[in-house]
Amino acid sequence: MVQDNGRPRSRRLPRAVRERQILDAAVQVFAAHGFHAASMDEISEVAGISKPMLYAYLGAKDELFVACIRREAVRLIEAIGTAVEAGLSPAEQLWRGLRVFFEYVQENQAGWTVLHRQANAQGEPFSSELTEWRDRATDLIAELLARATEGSAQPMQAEQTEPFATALVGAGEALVEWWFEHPEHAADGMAMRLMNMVWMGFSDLVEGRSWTPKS
Amino acid sequence: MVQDNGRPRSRRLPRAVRERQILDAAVQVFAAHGFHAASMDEISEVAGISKPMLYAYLGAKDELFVACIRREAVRLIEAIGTAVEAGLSPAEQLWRGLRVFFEYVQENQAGWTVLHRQANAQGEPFSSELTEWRDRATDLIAELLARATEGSAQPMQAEQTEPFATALVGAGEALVEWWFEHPEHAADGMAMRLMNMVWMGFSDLVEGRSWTPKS
DNA sequence: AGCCTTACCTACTCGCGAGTAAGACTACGT
DNA sequence: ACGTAGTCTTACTCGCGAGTAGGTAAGGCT
Repeated sequence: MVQDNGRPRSRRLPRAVRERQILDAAVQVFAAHGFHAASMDEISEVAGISKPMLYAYLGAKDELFVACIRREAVRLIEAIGTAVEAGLSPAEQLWRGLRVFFEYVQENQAGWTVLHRQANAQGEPFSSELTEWRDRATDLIAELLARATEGSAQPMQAEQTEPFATALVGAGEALVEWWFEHPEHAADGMAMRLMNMVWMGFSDLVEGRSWTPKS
Repeated sequence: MVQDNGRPRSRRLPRAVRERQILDAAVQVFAAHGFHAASMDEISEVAGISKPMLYAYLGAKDELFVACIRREAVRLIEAIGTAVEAGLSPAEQLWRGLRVFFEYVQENQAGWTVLHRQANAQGEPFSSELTEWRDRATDLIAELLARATEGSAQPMQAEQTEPFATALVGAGEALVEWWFEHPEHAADGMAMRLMNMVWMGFSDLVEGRSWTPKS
């Protein structure tokens, strides 16, 4: 049971504010129990509002769920988009992207859970919402990788960079799970870990070669 | 809707056989709809059996779900366990482990979906089932990594190898998702991809250094 | 033959939770 | 003062699906 935020039901707030409260509550509850086990009653209670308002403002349960996914996906993608400035070196861009990713997750644990765990598990109408943002993130990285290899002996084609980028995103998602169980680590420490793994590879790390940010 | 396997309800089969049929059906249905959206009615129908038999043999819905997770987890862990023979070099062990992992997934898509997507999403009693096997896989790899660095300049401690192994497992899981959408690739090709990413790292790949199996 | 165990079924109960009907209160414009 | 637009509620309906009561048939064993 997600805690009711005991406020004495502030009255007659404008729609925009209510919609934010509802989305916040819904994200909490969906993250805690999953889509099906979450009840509209609980969401309305946590939001400090009655059920019909839920339906009036954000529609049926599945529409509400989609709205949650969308909001979180947009937040994340925009955060990454602004952090990865054009003109930087590929390594630097990747490093910044990773860092802001871990920072987002840290400040938005429930949102991340909905995005990552729930959207994935609930099958078609929803998982494609997720796929969309994941593809954008993957494309971003794949392009970055392609650009990094441009001048080299063996430039990578999309058929190479795409699975590589996918695996990288997956590694990031898994590291986040691990992080939840080891919260003593800082966000940029986590980003460093992943950066080293991906950029240097294990055999380099064994030999003592590692990647470090310039700044 | 998962297809009913139209056989005319073979009668009076021994319990062990029915239990296998039930588990097979349950895995299919859970993979298709997720835990909550899957109905016991549909499972019984797909299994070619009536609902009370389900309850008599494998208990309530959550017990059945746990039974599915357990069976799939055991299958996978045993497959990997036999493939990774002691005495081989760490790189070779990792390579074999990865290959057998992708082979398992290929022949057992629904089982993998239940394990990976569903168990993860359904919160506590279930996700810890998953965590257990994942930890075993991660420990296996972490140990392998530790052994690989034993003699080197900077031997890795558990605090290093554990997140690395976690990320590796996550990368594998993500690559499987990608594979589902690009089924034209072979299992050992996928294993190679991951092996190269993890063992060599991106900067090596750019320079044209890559890992290849000896056999 | 009779009896018991095990496989198996039809046909229910019953609670939970999605979604709604119908109206109440408040603020503001005119 | 009074309409009206927007906020908000209580108190329902109703279907779906988990779980069960109670009974039938088939084979084995003495």
